Amino acid sequence: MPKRENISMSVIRRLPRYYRFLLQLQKSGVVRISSTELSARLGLTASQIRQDLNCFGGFGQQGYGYMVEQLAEAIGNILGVSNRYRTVLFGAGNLGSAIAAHMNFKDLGFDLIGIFDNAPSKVGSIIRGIAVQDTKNFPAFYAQQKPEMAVLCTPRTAAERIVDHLYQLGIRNYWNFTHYNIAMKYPDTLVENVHLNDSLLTLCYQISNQEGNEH
Amino acid sequence: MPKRENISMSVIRRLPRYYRFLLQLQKSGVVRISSTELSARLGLTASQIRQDLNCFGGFGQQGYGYMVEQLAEAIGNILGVSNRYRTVLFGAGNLGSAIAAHMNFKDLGFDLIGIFDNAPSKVGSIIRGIAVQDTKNFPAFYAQQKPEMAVLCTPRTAAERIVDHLYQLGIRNYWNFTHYNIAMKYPDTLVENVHLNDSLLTLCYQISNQEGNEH
DNA sequence: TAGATTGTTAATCGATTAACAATC
DNA sequence: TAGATTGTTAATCGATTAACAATC
Repeated sequence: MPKRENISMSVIRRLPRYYRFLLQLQKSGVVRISSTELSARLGLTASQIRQDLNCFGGFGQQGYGYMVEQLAEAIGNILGVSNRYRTVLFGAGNLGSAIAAHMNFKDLGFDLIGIFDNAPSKVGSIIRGIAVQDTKNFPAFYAQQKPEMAVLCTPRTAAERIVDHLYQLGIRNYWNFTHYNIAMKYPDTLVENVHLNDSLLTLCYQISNQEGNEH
Repeated sequence: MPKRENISMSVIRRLPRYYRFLLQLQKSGVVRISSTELSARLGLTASQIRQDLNCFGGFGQQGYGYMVEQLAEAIGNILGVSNRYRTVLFGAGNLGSAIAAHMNFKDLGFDLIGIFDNAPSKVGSIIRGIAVQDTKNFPAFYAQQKPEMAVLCTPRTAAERIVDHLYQLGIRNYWNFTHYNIAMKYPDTLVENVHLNDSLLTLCYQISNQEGNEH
């Protein structure tokens, strides 16, 4: 791998979009694309796209552009999609079940290998071929499977307890749907938060404050 | 309302967090808080918090700090939580059902008043007290209820058709879980995207590229 | 009054955009 | 070679942080 170091989050958050779009182009048979065309289709500037890509190396060819397939593969590698991070999910309620059933973990670098909940009513139900286990079983499961990432879809208070436990076992990577601030308590963790409430509130703000709606 | 104009998205995206945290403080009986204390608890700088709040007005008192209850209420008003934007949701699959059942729309400025899907197997099922209707019924529903926001939880291709339809009817506000780029096609819409795949890929990148993991 | 903490201006830092030389 | 488009440096823009005067 070439350069790579101190890549800003702004850049990293654009990579999945590039990746997604390039795969789409590839599927529709496009072989080559220029930064200008990419920028037009994505609503960004060509400059930004070239700048972003060049954080990781020169994938293009002067006077020609980028090979779609090759660039898609390169970005996939940068993102690490062919990793198989063993993943467990906590909280088999509405949201947790949906995430387990809906997400294509495999294509995104993760293997979902276990689902845990402490409600007896949930334990035993099958989601995407995985039986929900009692959270009590997790220590034994951990010892055997050594998962390295945890998805948190529990209520907030449960999340605090669970993270204490997972952290102590050695899990440092979290996809966090709760409002519990993991990184604040454990600074050496790696947390990606999904705050659905905050997202919806942002929309609420925008609707309330858009032009012609200042009541 | 005082100032307010050209508030940057960076600021707006922090407001829900302030709001959430202040409600929590309020519940635990805290009456007053300084920007310094807030900053420590949230992991931000005091300067940033004061700067953010002063986009909307002076809510504090020199030498004293901010009244928790009053500030929470002010931010709630800025966000518009007491709005009752009539909302419909499209796509009663795993994700859509979970969003419908899990989100507290009421507390966040929205009223979920209808759920639509075009799979006969879904139509008629009840989610959070709302019967899923056939998408075919939407025009009649729209004429009666005039919803003003739509949540999109369908596959991407369905989303394109649905948005064309909703846009033509006059709906301009979207909470979009699909990868269809609404704002690109309809620039006068207001769209809040939730891209779960992108979020997970970002985590994948971070795990793959964290210190001591450069394989 | 003295101490504390805001509101606000100025300085810094980082991210985006523009420009252009290198080169395919 | 001429035309096109990248890679990269420099200029601009915006967001964050620091500093401090105003004031409760």
